[in-house]
Amino acid sequence: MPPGPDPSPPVPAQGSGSVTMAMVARRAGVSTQTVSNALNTPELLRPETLERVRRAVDEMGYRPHRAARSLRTRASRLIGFGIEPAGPGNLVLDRFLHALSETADAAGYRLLLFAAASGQRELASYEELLGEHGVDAFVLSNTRHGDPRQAWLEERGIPFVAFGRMWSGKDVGDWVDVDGAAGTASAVERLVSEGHGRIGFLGWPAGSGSGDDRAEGWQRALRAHGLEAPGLRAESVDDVGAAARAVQPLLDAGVTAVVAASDTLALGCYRAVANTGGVPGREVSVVGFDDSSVAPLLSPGLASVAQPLGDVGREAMRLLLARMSDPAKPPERVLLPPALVVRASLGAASG
Amino acid sequence: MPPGPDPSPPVPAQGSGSVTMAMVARRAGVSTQTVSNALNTPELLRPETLERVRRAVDEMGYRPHRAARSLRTRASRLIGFGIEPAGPGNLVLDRFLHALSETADAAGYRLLLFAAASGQRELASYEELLGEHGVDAFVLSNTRHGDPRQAWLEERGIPFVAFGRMWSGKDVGDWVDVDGAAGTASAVERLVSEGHGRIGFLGWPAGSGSGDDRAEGWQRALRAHGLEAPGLRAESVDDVGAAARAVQPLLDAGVTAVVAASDTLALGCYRAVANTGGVPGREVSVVGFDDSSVAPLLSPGLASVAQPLGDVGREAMRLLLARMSDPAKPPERVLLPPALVVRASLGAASG
DNA sequence: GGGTCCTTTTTGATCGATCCAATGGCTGAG
DNA sequence: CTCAGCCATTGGATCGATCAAAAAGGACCC
Repeated sequence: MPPGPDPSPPVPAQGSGSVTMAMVARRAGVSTQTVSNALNTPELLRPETLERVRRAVDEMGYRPHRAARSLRTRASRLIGFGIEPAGPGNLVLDRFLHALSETADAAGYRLLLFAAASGQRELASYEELLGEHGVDAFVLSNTRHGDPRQAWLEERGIPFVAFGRMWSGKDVGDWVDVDGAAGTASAVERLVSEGHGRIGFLGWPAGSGSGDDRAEGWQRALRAHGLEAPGLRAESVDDVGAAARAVQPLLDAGVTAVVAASDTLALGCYRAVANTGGVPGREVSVVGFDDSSVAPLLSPGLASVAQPLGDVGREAMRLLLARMSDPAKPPERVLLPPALVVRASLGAASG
Repeated sequence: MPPGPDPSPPVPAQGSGSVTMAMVARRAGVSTQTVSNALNTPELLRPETLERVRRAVDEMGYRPHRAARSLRTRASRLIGFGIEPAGPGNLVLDRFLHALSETADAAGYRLLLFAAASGQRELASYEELLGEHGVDAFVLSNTRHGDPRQAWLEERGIPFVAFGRMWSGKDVGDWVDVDGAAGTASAVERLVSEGHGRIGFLGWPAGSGSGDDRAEGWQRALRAHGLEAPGLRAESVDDVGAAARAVQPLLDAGVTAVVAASDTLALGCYRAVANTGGVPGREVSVVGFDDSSVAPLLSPGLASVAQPLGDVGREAMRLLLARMSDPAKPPERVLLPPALVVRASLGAASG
């Protein structure tokens, strides 16, 4: 009998059970392997056959069974992300996760979320997932000082990408991070262009990677403009009251603007300015960091340096996919510039 | 030869490749089926055999291959969650997702995150995932008026649970929601116990399910105390400036406290009170809703009704797991009471 | 016409677990 | 001592796809 399509009546696209490759093959009058080729290596098929198979696939609403494919190819096409209990320092993950998922989806991958254990058993969840072949790769976030995960994964040759550079130790693997220094520097640039000459910085106590990074950007920008920096810097833990007290000396020293390492610290500046009878954005300009939900609500609206979380997610996934397709390629690191969101707290120098 | 353990030397727990059931079986001197039984139906084994198999499993660091198991059992043990682009109304999902993952993990399930398409193709991503047997069930959040997803899933007999009740249409399936009315009611209770007698409400324009719910709780609590409600209610869109204008009539009418449907609206109250020369929490008490990150930062700290997102996640997963183990059971709905977080804006009545 | 070479398609085995039915060992009744 | 009856354990097939290699189909040249 000459090969030809099976004349069985069309099946509704979402048939009751599941459509298998064998059913599609029978309908298109070819073998299952040919159906497989039509999907994975279409260039091997004669155009005419390809068309016939594709039509059968569409008509029957066929979708390859993920588990069957995984079993044979030894790849789950799933990327693990360990979500940690929401802590004080943790960023809001929504936008990041959405960008990750979206980019992964486009490449046929999906995100697998798991509750990451912490402390001693931190690596156990990663090991478990790998052992059962549950994921092909990992995305790390919330990287810490002395984080063991990067080295552990690298040793085992598991592809991964981190959101956050390594601030200490040997730099391992691919990562994406936000260029905090560029953020504070751009805030300074803007303030200078508004006529400010005495620009203070309110940061966290030295020792935190990202905090020191943000301080450094401020200092660098000042220097670039030949402005003096000593004595214009203050430190505080991330608390409004403490920040208000800490920034007072800067105000006394006559700064016309303050760049803060966080919106919480910036809010402390607001309070200190108000205490001395001033109005933020009028007597003293203030710029925060992170563009948290507080910023637009304040009066005056708080200008703030916004982390491009969507871009970070997209970029991270791009690096990860590249790593998976070429495990031997040299590590790639991406620093994304944050954007200054201008609001009323960023006024022209009054003096 | 009598059955007995294979005397091959112990393998390091994380052997190079993957350990299969056959390898464990050989080492324990049993068949693969017996290893399977040891893991899935241990009560079928003689205690002595069970012990032997378990030891072999531990020593070799064996973990069942997820794809292989899925293929045979026709269950992925994965639960889908469609993450949407972060919009204005969307809650912060971190805590919810962590609670979901954690509870799922404990039952051997994991969360699969996918970028949910919106609009016309909204259901396409759900259908795709089901077609490839990628998930066994779904968790829905961000449920909307006329959301088609519940009915669509119900029709197909796919287990799901929603975060958010159905405000219109036929109520379908299991859900968990936060009892907004109970939240505003508890705020009123607290205010009454502090001596307040004229308690206003600043809400959103009528028509939003949760907004009307919150208004209703305020009204109910007032009535329970024999307090008058008419004229003490105002409406505004979720914007600080608009809220400040909208609440002014209430202040003029002499309210000593305002319960707001959101922290943004509450912030509008702060501003209106300050404009009239007063101090929030002193002249007029204010209570917000959602306990967003703004609340603790304000001065005075904003008392707010906090949604128990962790509990919602845990409860939702509990319902979903129950539904999966008994698809025929009657739908279960859970309303969780939010907690009032007391801060300085909630002062005693001054008058 | 027949052989060579290249492309397209088919056949058969395989991934690692679980399902189902059948086997072997053991106990206790007859 | 035999045999039914029960228990623990085994063997073989199977889920749905892909891999590897063999077979079929054509074009082309001598």
